[in-house]
Amino acid sequence: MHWADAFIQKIEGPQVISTGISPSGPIHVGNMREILTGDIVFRAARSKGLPVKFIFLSDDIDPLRKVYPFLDESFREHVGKPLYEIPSPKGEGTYADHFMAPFRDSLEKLHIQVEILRSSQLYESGKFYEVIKTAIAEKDRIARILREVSGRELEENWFPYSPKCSSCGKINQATATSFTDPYVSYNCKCGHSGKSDIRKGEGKLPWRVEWPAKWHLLGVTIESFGKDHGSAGGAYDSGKRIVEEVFGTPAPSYLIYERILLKGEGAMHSSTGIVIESSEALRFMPPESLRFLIARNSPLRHIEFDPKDFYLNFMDDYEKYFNAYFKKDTVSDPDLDAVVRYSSLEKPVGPIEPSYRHLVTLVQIYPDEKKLLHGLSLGGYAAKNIAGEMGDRIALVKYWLDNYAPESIKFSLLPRGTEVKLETAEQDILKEFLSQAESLNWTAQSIHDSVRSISLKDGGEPMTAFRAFYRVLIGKDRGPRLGFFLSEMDKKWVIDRLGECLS
RNA sequence: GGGCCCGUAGCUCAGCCAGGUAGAGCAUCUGGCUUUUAACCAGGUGGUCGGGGGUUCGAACCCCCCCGGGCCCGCCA
Repeated sequence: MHWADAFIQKIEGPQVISTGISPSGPIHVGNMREILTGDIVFRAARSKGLPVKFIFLSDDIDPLRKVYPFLDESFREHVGKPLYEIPSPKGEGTYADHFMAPFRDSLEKLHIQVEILRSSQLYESGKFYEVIKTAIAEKDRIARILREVSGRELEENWFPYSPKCSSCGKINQATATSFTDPYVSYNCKCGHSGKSDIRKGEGKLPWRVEWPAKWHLLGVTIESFGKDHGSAGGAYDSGKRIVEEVFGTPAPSYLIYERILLKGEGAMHSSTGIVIESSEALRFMPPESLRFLIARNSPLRHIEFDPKDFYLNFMDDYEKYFNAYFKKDTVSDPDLDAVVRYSSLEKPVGPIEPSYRHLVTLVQIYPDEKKLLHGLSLGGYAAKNIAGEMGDRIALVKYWLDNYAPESIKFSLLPRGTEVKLETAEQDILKEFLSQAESLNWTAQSIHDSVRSISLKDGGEPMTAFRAFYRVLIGKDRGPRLGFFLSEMDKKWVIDRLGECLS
């Protein structure tokens, strides 16, 4: 059984599934596992017939923790301020919006229908008022839980609410001194003393308290989160006790997921720069294939993502599943159906033709868009399919070729008129081919047969013959399978090109 | 110190949550086909399921102990 179905099998009743990310940097493919895991469980719950809501909380009131490698020094002064009150690293808007915008875009492309909430809004609108009050009233109880669960002592003057200093704007510098509803008095390290209104977003709960407060407030019943929160003594353990013992609501069920590693480099993490942003990934991956990456692998397994050398194998795999769903291929995975459904944007669409791998060759034969469409029609792909969706797929392939493809699979056709030095044997072979070419049936098989039979004359090596074609056409000694390669090109163009190289 | 995950064919993994006598892809071998961006078709070889103990008529699967690998335990997916 598929992992999402197995999980939801044990769940009954109405559900609120929640995930969240702090928009402190580029949101990358690793982050996408959080929300895609949630989305897939959401779909599983829906198909089981459970009433279900799916929400995403952008933790935009979280303070900026440090000047990340992708920021310049001018951000030093903003460290400690809430992300939604810091200017964007580029252009207009806020820091939080800057990193949320491409993420929202990705959500749309991936067809993730989630209600996006912002923590700043929950605080500013006063929604958190009651829970903050409860947390302050139950300060000692919460402190005891945190001590017991994490096994660490809290700071002397620990307080379950971090006021934002109205003078310096930082949310992690002030020390709370007292509470007189609805104001928390504080002294800030910047020298300012003041009062923070807990109804107005002038401060926040610390993470370990905020999480259970969120569960309580939003009625969260299911949450997916990374393994770091799931460790014994981690945020889930303390959150569970706080939500149950202090707020009086049951803790959500959960799915813990493993990290996504970038092949050969390590875990994706904004602060290390080992990262492929989700919006970047979607410039060369069909959205279904990114969903597939998450849907197919159990959350408990780490995923090694390789956008370069083995990427085409991954794409083969993804297409194989979709094609198998439409009975054009076979896959032995008993979860085939579920994997394809959860990878699809809505209903599964397929089979997928031509393959991504095939397009990689076609796009390089025909860098010009119009000629490419013509080339596709030569291959028997109906024109009406070419316009919209095919155009998108072509754009993905091109972007991949330009930015990620290994050199060994790249080539470009030499323009007409390019001079190429050929050995006599090679010239003879091309001449021989040209003499047959006019009458040759222009299909992959017959072209291949023809070249092969020519090459074998007089005890020649096939290598010599094939190499001659590649040298003349792409200036390399190797290239795509020749019969297939030539058949995708205009016959006259090929004949003219070969001819001019002999004169 | 504590926790989680992984350990099944040479490699990558499925099967474990509802115990019933081990699967897939790749690699390899055989035959066919065949220069080539990890070609294709048919068939075969290949595993003390990390080790040990327990429960059971029966364990890869459930329980306990151990070994090896990865990750996590202020904040952070």
